Amino acid sequence: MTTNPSNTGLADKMRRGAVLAAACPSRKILNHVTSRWGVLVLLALGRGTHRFAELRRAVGGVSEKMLAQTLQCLEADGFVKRIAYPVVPPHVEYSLTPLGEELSIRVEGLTDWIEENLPRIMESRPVSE
Amino acid sequence: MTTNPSNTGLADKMRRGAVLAAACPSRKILNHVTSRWGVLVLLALGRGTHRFAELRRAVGGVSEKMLAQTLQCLEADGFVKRIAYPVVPPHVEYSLTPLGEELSIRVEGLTDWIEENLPRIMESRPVSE
DNA sequence: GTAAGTACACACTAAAAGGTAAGTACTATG
DNA sequence: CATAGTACTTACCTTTTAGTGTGTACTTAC
Repeated sequence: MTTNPSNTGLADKMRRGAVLAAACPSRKILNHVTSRWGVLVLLALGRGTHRFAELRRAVGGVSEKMLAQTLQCLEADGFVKRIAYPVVPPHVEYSLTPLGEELSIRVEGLTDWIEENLPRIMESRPVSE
Repeated sequence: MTTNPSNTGLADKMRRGAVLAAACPSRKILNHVTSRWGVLVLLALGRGTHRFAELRRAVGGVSEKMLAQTLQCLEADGFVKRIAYPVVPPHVEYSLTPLGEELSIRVEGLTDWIEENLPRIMESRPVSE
């Protein structure tokens, strides 16, 4: 195990710690993914195709504006696929792309761990709130 | 594979989708972890113990104020251990708790995936920026 | 005919997050 | 003896994020 960052190889550093550099483009993607609603939308879509209003109900507390914004952002990153049927009233379906599926697995890994370990986490917190 | 969220069992829903509920306490923890600097600090500390100034240099772009705030937050959640040696000039060491180690593995899973797939992601983006 | 639902966009405002600069108390280095 | 380094905190200000309310164009249910 490395206890000091300076004893990892340079190639390894480039490969695995690039996000730590401010200028790295993966920073932007990371920020989209870990945004307040991005994580939750990815999680919800991991369970299957949803319509806009369904997503809004699934993701507790999200506003229409933020949901629309988040979806557009994730779509631009290639994680979400949007299919609009030209009918009236409008019918739009959101789902994950293959890229999005892969990503949502990692996001789920994170959120599942938090949920499962919530008792341990709460326990280790000093007091209140 | 479930394509519709309504055909998952209720117990399963409770266990795996609790974050989707606005009132769930795991929401708060998730927000701490996925905060702009939280992810990066967890990542940096995953490589070993760091002093404050070392962390500041490791995490590109973070200000002293935000680093201090982030560390206090992660410490309160039980992910980070702070050891202050009563010497002058001050000497403080930050490291991950066992809980933090487990968490940082999931965070790394996410960031490593993003870094590795950055070419694919950029490719799938329509244009510019 | 009125209300609700569909999938948003837009304008305006409120709140939260984050940056900058300064200060602290002391030491080591040049 | 001035400068830099240590680990922060505080005040102030800017930027970003998010909420609220409105409008659209049309349909279905009551």
